[in-house]
Amino acid sequence: MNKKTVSIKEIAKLSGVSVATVSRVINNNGRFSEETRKKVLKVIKETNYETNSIAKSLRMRKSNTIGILVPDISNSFFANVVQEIESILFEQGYSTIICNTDRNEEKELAYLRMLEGKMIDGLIVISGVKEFGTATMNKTIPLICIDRKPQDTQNTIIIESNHYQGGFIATEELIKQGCKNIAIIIHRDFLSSSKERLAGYKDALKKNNLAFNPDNVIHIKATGNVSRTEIAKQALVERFKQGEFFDGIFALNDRLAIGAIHAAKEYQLNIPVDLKIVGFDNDPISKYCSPTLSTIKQDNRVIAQQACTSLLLAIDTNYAEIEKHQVIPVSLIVREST
Amino acid sequence: MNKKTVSIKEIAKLSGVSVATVSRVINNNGRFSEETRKKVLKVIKETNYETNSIAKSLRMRKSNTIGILVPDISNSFFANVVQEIESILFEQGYSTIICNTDRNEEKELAYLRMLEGKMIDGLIVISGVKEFGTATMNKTIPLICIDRKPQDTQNTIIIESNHYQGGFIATEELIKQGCKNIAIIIHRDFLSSSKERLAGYKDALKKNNLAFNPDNVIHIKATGNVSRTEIAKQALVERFKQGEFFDGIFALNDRLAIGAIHAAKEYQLNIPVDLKIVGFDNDPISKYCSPTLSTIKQDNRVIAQQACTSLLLAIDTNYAEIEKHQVIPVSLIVREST
DNA sequence: TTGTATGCGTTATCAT
DNA sequence: ATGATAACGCATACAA
Repeated sequence: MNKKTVSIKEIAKLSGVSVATVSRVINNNGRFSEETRKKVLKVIKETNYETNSIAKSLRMRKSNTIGILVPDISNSFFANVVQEIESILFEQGYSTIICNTDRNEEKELAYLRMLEGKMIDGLIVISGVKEFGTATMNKTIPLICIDRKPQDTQNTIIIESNHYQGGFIATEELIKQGCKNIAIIIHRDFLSSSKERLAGYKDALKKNNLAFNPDNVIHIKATGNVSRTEIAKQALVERFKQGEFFDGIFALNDRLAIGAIHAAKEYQLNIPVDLKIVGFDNDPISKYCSPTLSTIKQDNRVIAQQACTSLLLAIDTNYAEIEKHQVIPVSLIVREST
Repeated sequence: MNKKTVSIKEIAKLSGVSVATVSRVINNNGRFSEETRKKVLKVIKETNYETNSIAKSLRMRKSNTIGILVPDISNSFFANVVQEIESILFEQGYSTIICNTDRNEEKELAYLRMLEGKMIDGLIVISGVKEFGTATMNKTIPLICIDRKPQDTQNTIIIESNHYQGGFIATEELIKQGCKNIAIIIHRDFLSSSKERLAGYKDALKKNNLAFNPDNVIHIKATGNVSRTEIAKQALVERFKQGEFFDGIFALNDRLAIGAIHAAKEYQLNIPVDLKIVGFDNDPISKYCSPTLSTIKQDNRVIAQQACTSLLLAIDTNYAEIEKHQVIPVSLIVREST
């Protein structure tokens, strides 16, 4: 026995008024007598009526939907930010379409077209491969970029953690703990966030009168289905083999840091005595690995909040008075590895 | 300079045909000359036209959208399944609305209403608090439950890992490694998956002529913002204090297992010599903690695939010929903790 | 092969 | 205070 979805028309019939009146009552918009209000509301409750937001969107030219492009939702940082965003937006009456781009440009484009067809009111883009623009879209749409450089700096808002600060305080923590020869493990060096973290690393060295050694920058590139952790470990072991040792390592994310821990274990280096390590992201594993990992924590709550308020503002006011570049402080979490 | 979204009407005007013809060309439906086809397609390409799926949905009474209810997307198992599902559905031309229920019934209901208003074609529900039904919805909608008992066993499809098997092989692994006194740590004992895992545990004991001791069932309940890991640890430490020791522990998920590891460390028990541990979920932390954790891996790829194919089938064929209860095998991953 | 007209469920304008 | 109706963008039955 299939149930049927009830429309405003039937509500009108059942309450003996016109559809216009029903609409007015529902949206509390325009004038109507208290009597009809009660009558209509009663029927609505009885029939369990729910407004068809598809029709409403079409008519209002507003979908109350926002799209969110994310490289990989099983990454803990992304998952957390997305979760926060979705929750906030839902409270505000918006629904969210989450799109996993898999760092695949083609997929990203396909999603963009799909989202345009869905008349999304706004778009949030988290990280990803290259500069982001909505040039391919027919309509100008409010856009928030998180940790990703937008092509159009005029009309889009960028929100990011203070990656420079992160690199700086991570490195200073190592220096403070006595490290003199600090390596940095870099993964996606084309990301602006990676560049900033590297810059922070360099400046922390300089400030503390330590020379920057280009050989201490270890670049990692993921290949096939070998994990970043494994690749980082191997790269480090390679250095060790050649007699290059470090007393401190700043890894651009926690997975890489774990690789460093594994490498150290293989060479029976004592962490933190022989080697100190700081990661980035405060991934759950940083808390549970052994030794537990000092790391830089991004404030994903604030990031999400700023993203949502800015986006909703942009939707309503057309970008007036919105800070175009918002930088969120990060913090150091000290654990056993330092 | 705001761009404007172009409609089928303008395509019609620009190509000198009627909207009907344009529609026919777009959907390759009905008859038209090769000449007009080219003409129309050219204009579409030039204008970068994208069909408005909102309008299409309204007209077709089909949104090509499916909703997915998930308790907590930052849980790695859920994140993986959701990611797989979203990816598969996107390939099939469906978009996915992911709803984080936060294990909050009220929120769940609110989402359900929202989804109904969006005319979703189908619904996937992953785990959650209690039996799930769509009684509150006005329309009968194809429904897939993953790891959650549906209220209506007639019309809904349940897909779940073989939790019984998981409990069984986890326990047998411990027994095979010589454990005689095996505890089980249980978190949400009201979930059918938890019950099944417990049943598997009991049967494995029985099969191996070990008595089941009710005192060895350690129930955990999360309170406030103390992590499950911490609570599990404390519960275990409590047992140790009272002189109750075990040589094996089966934890119903990896976070709890980590708690057990911490407790063992506090009591200077050597894992796996004094105490062997098996977890559940193959959470990334199980691979990176120390000692690394033996665990039961759910086949989230297959779960996602079955969910999608069954759902799409249900949408198209009205539940004919679909297996109503699909059980997916799990596997044991052996690591250092056993 | 192509065009005209209608309706999907809403909201908004204009009457009354 | 309320009703009739147009329009949102699209697909389709019916005509031509």
